[in-house]
Amino acid sequence: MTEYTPQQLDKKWQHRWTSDRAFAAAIDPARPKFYVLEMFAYPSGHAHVGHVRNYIIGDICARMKRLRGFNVLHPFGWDAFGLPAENAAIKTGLHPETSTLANIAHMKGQLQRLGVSYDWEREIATCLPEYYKFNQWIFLKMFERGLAYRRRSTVNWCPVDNTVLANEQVVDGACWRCGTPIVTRDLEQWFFRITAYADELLQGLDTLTEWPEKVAVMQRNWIGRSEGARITFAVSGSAETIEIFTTRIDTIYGATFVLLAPEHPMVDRFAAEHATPDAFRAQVQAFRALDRESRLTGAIEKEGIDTGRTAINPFTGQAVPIWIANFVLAEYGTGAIMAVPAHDERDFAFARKYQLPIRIVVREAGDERTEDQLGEASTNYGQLVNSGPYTGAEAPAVMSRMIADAAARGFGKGEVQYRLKDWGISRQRYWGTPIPMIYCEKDGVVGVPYEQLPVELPKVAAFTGRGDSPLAQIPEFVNVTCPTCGGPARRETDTMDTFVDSSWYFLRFCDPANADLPFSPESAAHWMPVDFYSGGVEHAILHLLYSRFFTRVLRDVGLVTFDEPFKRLLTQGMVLKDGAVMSKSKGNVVDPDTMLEKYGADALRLYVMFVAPPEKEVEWSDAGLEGSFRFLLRVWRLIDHWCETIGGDGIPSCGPDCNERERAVRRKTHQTIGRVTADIEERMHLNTAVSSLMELVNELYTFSQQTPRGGPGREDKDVVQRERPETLAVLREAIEALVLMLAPFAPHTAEELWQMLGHPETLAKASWPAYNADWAKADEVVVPVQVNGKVRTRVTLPAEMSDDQVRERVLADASVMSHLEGKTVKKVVVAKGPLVSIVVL
RNA sequence: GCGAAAGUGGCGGAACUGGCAGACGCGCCAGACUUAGGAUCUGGUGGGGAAACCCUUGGGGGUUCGACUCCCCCCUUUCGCACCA
Repeated sequence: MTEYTPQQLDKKWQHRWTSDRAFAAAIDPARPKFYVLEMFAYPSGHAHVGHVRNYIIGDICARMKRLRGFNVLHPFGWDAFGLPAENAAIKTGLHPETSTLANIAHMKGQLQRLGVSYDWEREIATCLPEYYKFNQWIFLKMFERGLAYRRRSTVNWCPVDNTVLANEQVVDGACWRCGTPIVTRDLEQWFFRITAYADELLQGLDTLTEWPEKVAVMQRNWIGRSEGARITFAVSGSAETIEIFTTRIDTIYGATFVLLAPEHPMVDRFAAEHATPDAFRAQVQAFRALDRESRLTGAIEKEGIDTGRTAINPFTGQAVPIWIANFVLAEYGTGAIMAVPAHDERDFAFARKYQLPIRIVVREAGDERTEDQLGEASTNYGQLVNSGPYTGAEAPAVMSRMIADAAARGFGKGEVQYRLKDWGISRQRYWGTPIPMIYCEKDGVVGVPYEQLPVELPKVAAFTGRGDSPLAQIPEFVNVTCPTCGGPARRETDTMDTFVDSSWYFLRFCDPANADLPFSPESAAHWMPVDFYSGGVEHAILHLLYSRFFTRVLRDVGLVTFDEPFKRLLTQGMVLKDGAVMSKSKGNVVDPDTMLEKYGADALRLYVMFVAPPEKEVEWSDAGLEGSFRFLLRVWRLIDHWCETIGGDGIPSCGPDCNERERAVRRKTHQTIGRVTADIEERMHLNTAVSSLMELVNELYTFSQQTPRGGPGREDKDVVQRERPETLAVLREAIEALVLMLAPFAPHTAEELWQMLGHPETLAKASWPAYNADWAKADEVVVPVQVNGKVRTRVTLPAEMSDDQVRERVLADASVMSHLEGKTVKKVVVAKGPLVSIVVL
């Protein structure tokens, strides 16, 4: 008996794979390509088993596809810029580069100890100049195309810490660090014009048939396309106009007032012309000062201010009051709306509160209520009433006619609005990609010339956590000469949002050493798209949408020819411990290294795949891990017992002369091959793939125990071989198939067993077992017989009988007849399976 | 509030297009082998009942020869969206 020592096997085979360059991918026209990718990692320092699960899901896929004959690209890298490293630097003084590189080294070791089959020769880290150089390259391309632009925008600002805060750092309207109420500040920020691709990003979702529907829905909501109309209301007694956006032009005859956002440009003019401008401004200021977060989520009470002015509803010609409302958003639509209280809940509440007029203009069939009888707004479509020439028309059909009429009369047009906003990428931070722009008094905003890229991040900076971008405090960085005129100029000192880094890294893997381009078009044309992409659902919006955006931009730049980067997407569930997500602060982290020391990589890999389907959240269980370890031990003992007998030469392949028990083993083998192949390749049901393998092992154990074994020095070897070569043949076939199918899950153990079975080459040279449908078929079937819907007995029949034969044989069966005694057979159904259902009276 | 997904033994979960519910594993019980076992092997393990048999996939209806699966109502949980005009 050879002892199973997984820790030693892990080391042995990991060295072998490295020295063989077993997972190094190179373009090979002879084999179909397959690109497997897991979302790359933020180098926090330590990977816990939750992270590990995702890498192993991808690895099962990569290793299986290699055995299936694909040329697999399976790379890994590091999303290495970001706030945590910089915050740590502010606290400890340790430079972000030092801590990040140390974290990468440690986590890389963890992944290697798990035996994840990455092509480490393609490893990338976004914090290295050879990577972020191309963030800058892409930025400049986008700048040239008007897709990167600069404008003032409102940010969260803590007046005590004197710094910008991300939305996530604002807790209940106050600074997370010092508790000071947040103010907003207008800063010049760089934006990516993702809205230019809004429609394309929306329509592309329909082509992503191998994405979870949930993610597509989230992206659809995020893009938030709505079709409507832009209508111009003239301000009474003035040449000014107010533009409103509405999706319900059918209700416009019921628009009895107009509401402006507090930030609407017209508001300041109205204030200046107001009877009591100071009091008016104070009220408006109170609205503007409301916590952004609660304004956006609707947590505040709806309130308004009467401007005292009116506007002309262009359809009715009537003057309607103009109010300012705290719930109207400046950033959506035109920042102004027509209020239709009878047919909009918010407008209804507002009208009731301030006693503004309500006018019903849409009737659902049978609704006879008057305005006074309305308890709430009626928001459904219906037949128009009180709507001038449109009275009697049906909405929504009438809307296109009304829009056309508005356009013809010069006060409106059809318009599409999006909730999606342009992507603000400026960060007043050090640990990110410098934005490659220069400001010259004479030449204005100038891009850094391509040949001067990368704009390197200076190594030294003061991490005080105060004020503007740390880069602004480094004169050697800031002061440059203008590339256009050669005069003195200033560098942009903000860095890019780290989501820029992750929006194209999957393309860099195609050609990671390219010094001239982000990647060569040829390499991307070969490897892309990613065939199988897995990661956490928390990236459903940001990363996965930005990546789709970047892919289209790079398409328009001419680097790629496709639209969608990720063909199949799997969002893996988290691993919980004690019912909670693992985190350092909760102290419930399960460290993979501890598990590796105790059970080896394969038991851990097998367990996280077996415990539940990959998409599901799971609760960590030490006992479950032990069970997986026991299974591997079982496999080991089985093969250790047989390897010398069935390994090597002289064993025939499965012939036609198998007896019943041999055919049963062969049947189970091929049924298992069929199930496991489909489970991994089509359904990604990795848990049932493992359980199928367990079933096969259970059956082989029984078979093994009933089969006298030969071996060196044992005389019964010759007996078995001479008398029943088929026994050894089916056993060998079963065991080799088992090892091959186990290989994606437990690669170290599988390699060792493969060697024990007499194969000098590694599994890199092996092929996935072939499925034989004929051999998977049963000789005879047990037919359940239902009487009035309940299974009463079973009849064993030869396989492949016609339905009529089955019916005849079942009805003639003694045990069936005993259940039918004294009753009248009304109906007999033979279902596939087969199964027989008899209805009696 | 709106939308989606889910609810199956003591636990994690199977059941592919409507066809034998509970595969596989954990746990538990019994036995074998052992000086011993938290190793290994064998058997058992949804509930009730002595048995025939009955009940059982969140609850209640329905469709069907047949429902975990389809339809309607309700309950619970999780996730997403949440003043977007």
